[in-house]
Amino acid sequence: MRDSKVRPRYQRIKEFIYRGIKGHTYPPDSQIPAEIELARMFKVSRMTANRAVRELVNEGILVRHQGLGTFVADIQAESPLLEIRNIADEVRARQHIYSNELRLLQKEQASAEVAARLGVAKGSPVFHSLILHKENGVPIQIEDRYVDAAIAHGYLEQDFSRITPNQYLSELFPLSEIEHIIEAVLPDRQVHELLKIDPNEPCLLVNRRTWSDGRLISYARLIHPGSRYRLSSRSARF
Amino acid sequence: MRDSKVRPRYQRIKEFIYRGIKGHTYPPDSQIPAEIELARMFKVSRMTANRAVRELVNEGILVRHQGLGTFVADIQAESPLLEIRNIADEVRARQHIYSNELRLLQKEQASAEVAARLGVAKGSPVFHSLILHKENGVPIQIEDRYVDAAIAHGYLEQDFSRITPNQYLSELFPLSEIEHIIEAVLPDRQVHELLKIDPNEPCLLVNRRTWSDGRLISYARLIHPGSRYRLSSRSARF
DNA sequence: TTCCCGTAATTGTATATACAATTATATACA
DNA sequence: TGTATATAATTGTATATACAATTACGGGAA
Repeated sequence: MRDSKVRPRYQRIKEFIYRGIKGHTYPPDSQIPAEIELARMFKVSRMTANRAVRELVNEGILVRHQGLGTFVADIQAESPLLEIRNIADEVRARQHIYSNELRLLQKEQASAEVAARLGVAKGSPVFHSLILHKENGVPIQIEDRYVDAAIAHGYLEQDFSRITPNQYLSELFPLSEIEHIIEAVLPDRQVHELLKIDPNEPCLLVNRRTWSDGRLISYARLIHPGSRYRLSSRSARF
Repeated sequence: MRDSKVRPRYQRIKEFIYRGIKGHTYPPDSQIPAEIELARMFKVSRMTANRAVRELVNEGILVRHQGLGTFVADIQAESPLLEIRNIADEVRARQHIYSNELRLLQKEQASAEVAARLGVAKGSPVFHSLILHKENGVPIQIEDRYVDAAIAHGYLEQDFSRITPNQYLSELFPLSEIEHIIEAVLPDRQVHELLKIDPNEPCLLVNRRTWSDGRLISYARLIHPGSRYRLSSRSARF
């Protein structure tokens, strides 16, 4: 019941500002309320408002000028490197047949590693799904995903053969921030058996974490055979 | 005059910890002094020490466990994909020592593959450089780069131990567009010898093409050992 | 032995307060 | 009119303090 637990006050202020930016209450370059004003609005001390704003500045979402105020950064120029794509759509866009196998869907207690990645306490309940995605019947991705059970209550009841976890989550929690960490690894036994590849074939491991309104929603390990998959991106910058 | 101005106290504490990590006073996974102890050491309040440590946690340098203490994160090299950053700066930002070896710098006739990637006719003159980048003396990237000789006339005359090709090119041709294609591959003989890795260790191969004002400037294959390098990107979106 | 509980150590959050630094703007003065 | 000065608004840093939450560990009970 982590969700019933109050989120920190500075976090609520951050979420208020996130929403304000997303909802165009605070368009790019516009000024947001001063610390003292935020403190009044949320009935907190100025230091608490200060922490909220300072963290948003560190995230590159706001910029501050002493004596002047705090403004929404013009971040629109930055186009995301890796689109968060729906693998099913991606396969279909290539005119191929998409299918998947749900290999696992259960509630677990977070291991130390998962807890650290997901920002929850070790042992707290998380939902864990493992889906094998296929293109024309050939495995192309293992999606190994963890979601904070306190956030995504209905996760276990979804039919993931019809809707990907990605789709389900992004409807409930619109994406506000995304992190990718990419590695090249050799497959362990489970991976090479699932992907039907040679134990010596290198794999691309994409660690993806997604946030909604500053809240960490989900951590996924996406594993692709090096021979059948490439990540690409092309972006213009101004 | 900037330096004569006193740095904030929390900043001094951060620098102390940075140095402690760099100088192996605090090796990976070791515990750093508790907030209260840092506060005593620097004669500041606990909140000031808290700010220093909290910022280092946000930077991924430290990890904290409530009730246990604060520990040096096992930092692996990570490079942001969104920014086309200079690998030398990247290494130095981690407080490590950057060095490189220029293994090749010559004019060639474009092979079929290079010609295709670079958008020139097969056999047309291209400059080819191969640089081995090192962090603390350990190889972390092979930069294998091709540039259209008709565009970057002075390429062969550069001193690439002082300025990376990236720096040189981006000064002449400001970046307007960038493409990345990422693969996981096994190293061929030259690669595993240069990077000093096992022939079975997977590598991250980043194929990067850059444009300036719509003109394709350069094609680079950046090869990293999977064990020593990761690519990361994080972006906010609204 | 095994389990439960209290305690110490440590981090996490929050407050009220203070003063410094920066910037724009209004005001007074030559 | 033009210039120097005071002032208000705002952020930047720092302190002392408080209590909550988490974890390891040791001591005692079953």
